[in-house]
Amino acid sequence: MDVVSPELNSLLPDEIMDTEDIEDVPHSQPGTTGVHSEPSDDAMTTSTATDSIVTGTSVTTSGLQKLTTPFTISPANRQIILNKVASQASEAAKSAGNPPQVIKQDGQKLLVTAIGKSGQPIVLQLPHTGSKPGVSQTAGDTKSQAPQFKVVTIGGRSDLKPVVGNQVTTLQTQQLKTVQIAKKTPASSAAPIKFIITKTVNSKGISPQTSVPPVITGRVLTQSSPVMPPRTITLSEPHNTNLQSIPGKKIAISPLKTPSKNIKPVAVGGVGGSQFKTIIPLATQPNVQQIQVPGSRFHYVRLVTATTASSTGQPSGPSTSSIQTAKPMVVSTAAVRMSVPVVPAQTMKQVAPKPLTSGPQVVTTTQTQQRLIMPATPLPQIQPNFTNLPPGTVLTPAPGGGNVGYAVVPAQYVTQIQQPPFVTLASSSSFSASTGIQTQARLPLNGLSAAETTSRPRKPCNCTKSQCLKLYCDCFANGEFCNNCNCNNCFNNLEHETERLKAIKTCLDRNPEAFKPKIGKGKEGESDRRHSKGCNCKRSGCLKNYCECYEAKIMCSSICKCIGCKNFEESPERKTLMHLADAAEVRVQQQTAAKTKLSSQISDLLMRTTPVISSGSGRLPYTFVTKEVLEATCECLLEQAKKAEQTHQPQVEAERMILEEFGHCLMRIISSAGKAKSDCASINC
DNA sequence: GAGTTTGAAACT
DNA sequence: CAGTTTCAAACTC
Repeated sequence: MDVVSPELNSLLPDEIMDTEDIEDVPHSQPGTTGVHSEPSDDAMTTSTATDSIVTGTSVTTSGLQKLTTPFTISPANRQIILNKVASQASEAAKSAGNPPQVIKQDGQKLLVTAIGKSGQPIVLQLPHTGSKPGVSQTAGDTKSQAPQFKVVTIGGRSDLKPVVGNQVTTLQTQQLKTVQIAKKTPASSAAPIKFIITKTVNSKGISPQTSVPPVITGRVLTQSSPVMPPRTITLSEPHNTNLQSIPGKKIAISPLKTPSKNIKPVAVGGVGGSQFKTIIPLATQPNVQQIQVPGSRFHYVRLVTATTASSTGQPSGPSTSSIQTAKPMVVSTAAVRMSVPVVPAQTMKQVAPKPLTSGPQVVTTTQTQQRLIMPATPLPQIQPNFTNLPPGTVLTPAPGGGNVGYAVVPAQYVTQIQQPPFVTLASSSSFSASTGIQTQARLPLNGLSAAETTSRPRKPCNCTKSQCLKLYCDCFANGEFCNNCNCNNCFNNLEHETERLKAIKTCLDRNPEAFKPKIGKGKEGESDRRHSKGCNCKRSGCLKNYCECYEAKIMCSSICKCIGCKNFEESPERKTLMHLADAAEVRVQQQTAAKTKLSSQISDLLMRTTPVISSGSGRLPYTFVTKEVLEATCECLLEQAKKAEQTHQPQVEAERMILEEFGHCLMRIISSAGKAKSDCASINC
């Protein structure tokens, strides 16, 4: 696996931060495929990505370096691509039939992309090692050695739009301490501006709306261009840029559907909340950096400079310790953030040994998902389209070593294969705290909340014929390896990585959105979540789990093509279902509460009557049946009566239910009394 | 647990 | 793009 050279590592910005107070940046030149450095009048450099693909054929940074090789940066997977060799990308592109993701190796660049709902790639062009830091270079100097890219894709969602006019900023790494990527911060001239990235590109401002977020601790980057005064570069993301208005072209099937729901704009794939992107250097661990990405469901590990050869091949112990010592330096005021220590590349190898014979090299934290894209061994003709890889996909070196190709590993599997001794990323604990925004970013296919999905393991699939390589398989559809499933002839694993890659490509060819979440999320919360495609139910009335909308606990919308839909706000059937469900839930809760109370009363009574018991000859005192116990018992009986009444049970049945409950209550009393007696005897009381 | 129903995905 | 087939989950008995 190639690693970033120590020189490059030293040149990388110490910190990259993103604050939530960032002004939205208008999309620049939509439709443009090239990524160019935009001259800016105000010397502000802004990268804006509004689509899922960042492509370009030329990147001109401060004039020193220019990329002439076409490249595509995929937002879909929130990936980190390090040191990707052009030839690799070319092959990948060829096989994938997509624009090549070429990142030239002959130079160094750090490309930070915000792949959230409004991911915006930020290209930090690092001066070549041979070049003088701080010295601006003329634009168009394509002869300069192309920079090496570090692509850090951060963000929760993959609804990026084509990025035009990416700003490439030459960084003086010695000066660069923090890169703050602002987001939707209202421009305020009064706000103290600490620039993290200085712009070397001359000329026109890309976005007049570009603003500088206040708040940053860190060194101010000086502009590398001698001509231009130092400016702050605010890398901002438009907030909710992916709001997608649903055209009212629904094929109206159900007369029950209210018009109102057909006119609601639907935010698809958008992730609310702020997104911070922080790459924090560790003072004592220059090679270990964290990428904190609140708002993203994934954790990112930034691979940095490989250490010296002497350290290579050392036992994993030292490497592990280095990771453990990684400490996030939270500078931002963000309430929630995700921290990922960046592990030295060499350490990565040791940290993530192959879980299987053909396993990739991965590093994961304990609680959340991480993604890595690393150079891998060749996978001839099956290079994935990075633009739309399944969520959570991790590209890792394929078995066999080498620098060509990738192994696509579901992020979840990374967790599966993580090895505890090595999964000791110090900042892991901070990940768990990053819940708020993550929740939004984690809206899964089934529409459950992030908490639900994170805490609830995916149901095992039962595929028999699809080899778990088609979207029929929920595991595959969610970009996960099958794990503890009941499937037969499963190919959704590392052993069949080639087939899996091919299947992924096939799915993406058929539908580029195949692996994107189907349930979008609006600003207003769950109520605005919508199915991206809409259902097509005909017989279920959209009130059974056959219906994807109903299953996701959302209303059908105008984009649904369902017939006889009853899954809308005013639907009496739906309300009835909801009421029944609520009533059932309430009953369960009441019964549970009553039983708990009874047990509590008995326990309390036991505590108070122990002396009486101990004084007796073994006969339990009648005082067990106290007022409290009687009340609790009556509550249980009344609850049964209510239950019988609600279910319209005949009187005989109701009586039976009540008597049964009474029997249960008596049994509890007797049992508790017996227990008290035995306990008392055991302690010779 | 077996069989049926259902609708998304895949195919033509 | 529409119709059909395949598939696995949801559901029923």
